[in-house]
Amino acid sequence: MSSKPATIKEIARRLNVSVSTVSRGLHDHPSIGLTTRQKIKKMALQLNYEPNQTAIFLQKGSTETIGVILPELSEAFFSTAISAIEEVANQRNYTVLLAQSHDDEELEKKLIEKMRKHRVDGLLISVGKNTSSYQHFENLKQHNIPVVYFDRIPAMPNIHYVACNMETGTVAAVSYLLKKGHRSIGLINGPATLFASTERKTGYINALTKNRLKFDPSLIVSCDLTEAGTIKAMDQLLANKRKPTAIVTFNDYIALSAIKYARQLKLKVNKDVEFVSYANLPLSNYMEHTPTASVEQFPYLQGQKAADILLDLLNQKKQPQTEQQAFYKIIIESQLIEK
Amino acid sequence: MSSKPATIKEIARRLNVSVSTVSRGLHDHPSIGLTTRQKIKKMALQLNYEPNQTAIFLQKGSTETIGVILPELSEAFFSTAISAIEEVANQRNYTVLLAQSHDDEELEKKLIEKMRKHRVDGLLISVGKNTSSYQHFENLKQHNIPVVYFDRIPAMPNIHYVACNMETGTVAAVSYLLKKGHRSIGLINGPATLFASTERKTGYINALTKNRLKFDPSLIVSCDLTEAGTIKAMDQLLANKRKPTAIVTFNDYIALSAIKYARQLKLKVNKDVEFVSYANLPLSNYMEHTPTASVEQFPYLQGQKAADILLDLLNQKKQPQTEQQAFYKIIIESQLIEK
DNA sequence: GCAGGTTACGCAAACGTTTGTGCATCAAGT
DNA sequence: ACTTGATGCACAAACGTTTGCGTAACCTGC
Repeated sequence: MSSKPATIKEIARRLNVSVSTVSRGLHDHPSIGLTTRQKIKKMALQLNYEPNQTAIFLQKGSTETIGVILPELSEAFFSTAISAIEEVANQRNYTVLLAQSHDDEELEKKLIEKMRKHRVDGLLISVGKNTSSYQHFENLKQHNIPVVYFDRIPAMPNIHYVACNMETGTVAAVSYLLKKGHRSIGLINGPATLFASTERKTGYINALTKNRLKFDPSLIVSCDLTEAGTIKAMDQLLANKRKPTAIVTFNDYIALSAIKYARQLKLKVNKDVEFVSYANLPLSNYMEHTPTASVEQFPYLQGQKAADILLDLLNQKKQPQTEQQAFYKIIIESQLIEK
Repeated sequence: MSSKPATIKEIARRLNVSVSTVSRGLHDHPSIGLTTRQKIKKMALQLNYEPNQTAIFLQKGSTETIGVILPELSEAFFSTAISAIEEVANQRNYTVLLAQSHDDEELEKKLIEKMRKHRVDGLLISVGKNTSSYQHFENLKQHNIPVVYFDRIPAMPNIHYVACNMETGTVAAVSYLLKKGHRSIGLINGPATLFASTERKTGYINALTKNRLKFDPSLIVSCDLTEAGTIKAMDQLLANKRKPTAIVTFNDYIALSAIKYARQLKLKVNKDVEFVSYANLPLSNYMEHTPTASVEQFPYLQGQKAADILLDLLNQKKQPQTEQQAFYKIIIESQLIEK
């Protein structure tokens, strides 16, 4: 019924002690006598006292809150990652402020502003695929708020990040296909702006040269990661003079679109053309035609590590020893999962 | 470089005016002269001033933040709903504090505590499927914090909620199957604790009686919404003396598991046994064997409405006119989508 | 019986805002 | 020239905490 929650002041008034005594009493400060301490706690319980976090935030100058900005929660990768982040944060008594950029650069900027206004202690960011300018990230540095990037990393120097090594994953994927006898392997890659695309390309080329095979640039096509884009990419690949007998796709969603399209073209999936992909989505459990292998990117682990690092950074900041200028660069090895 | 962000005080000091003047100046209060107002704004810009939200929260006694507690972000329904909620909140300058209960009742309780501590102005809740006691929800009432439930509603009186009418959806689904000639229709329902299960059951029975058909209770089986549970449910149904020629499943995930299992049993999907489901998940676009129809539950709309209602409630609270005791009960009509 | 040390608490400042009220200054109206 | 009313700003309280410092009262030992 009490419209206004009880405050420390109210407890102090009723007990005829000072507010500082109440505060210390509630925190078991040694300088408060046992009996008063008990009286205070009893009264606090009785009045249903809840410390006002906003007041504490103001006083302490920190909100015990971390912001998370990521592109799309509907992507399994991110919904898994956020679960890990929440878990870590909860354990260490932090709160998570979550927001989706929907791969929209303007929205991403606004969200960063908002996070700053909310005085989050730190940020976890996975960059939107359309983001081309990094100015809004740079600004964060000047505001002295720590950021750890994960999965989708901006091409900036001196940042903390955790990401998956897509290059070795791609080498594994391509080698897997080569071992199965394929000699013409297509790659439906993501937008060139993404670092992940570069890594895939490098891995692809490395796998070929490692096996002393010639690299045919026309077998790599870019895709904007939409379904329409995927179809266009497929058309390009299939029109190639050396029609690929296997295709590596940027991720499982692309793979599904590509497979769907291939079936429309009456191609036998994984016979006429074999598919290999990334992400290792669980939904492929339900499907008949799936990639025969997928590169696991360990979203849970990435989220966990990223959150751990950020919280560590925040703790260091509290105890300002020597100003550390090292940057965490965690690379998680991806792993090819054969179905 | 400035480690500590500039404050209103700093601006006041540099300009030799009082803090109140600065505050009012920044808010375009009419009692501040034009010239000083400009000076203030200029200095604010120059010092890169950012209002400290935590201080404002304390002062205003409200955080302009709403909490959202839902079971699982990895379920498409919820990730869509949260996008709508975010959208509405952003438009109205609110912030969203999101947390997943993972269908764990204890965690749900803790999260509610946490939200309270963070002084969220209101809450949006979708109840976990294992939640049996509603005490933690009742507590919220006493703390005078408005709650709007969505999709998964607790069986409590006097609450605000928005949900989908699963009964009529089920009637549509079953009628659809009847029209196609099926006379033995199974229902893999959810746990009896969920209101949504009751609705489905009622709808199922209604559709039959409306068509003057006898209701056979053994054709409804409960399922804990896991894959193992689904298989058990399927076994039950298929062992029935009146082996169903069509099955309505609690949602698309269950449908996919059931279909997978049916194929293992060498049953021809949608020929030997036809499937109809709920949710209308996009992933079925990629699949070969999907339910032939699915009941759309409009997650975006639900999230939107729920957020709208909550924000309206919060606004009403600010202008305490007549204490309104009406409760919003929004029922969205579901819609059967035939593939 | 008094210096010195504990013990247990109060005072007040501080965190960064917002806002009610008071108080000059100046122009206009009579 | 004297009241009146704006105009433009400052003072200070308030939001609910935490915390450094001051200071009574008490005990201990000589």
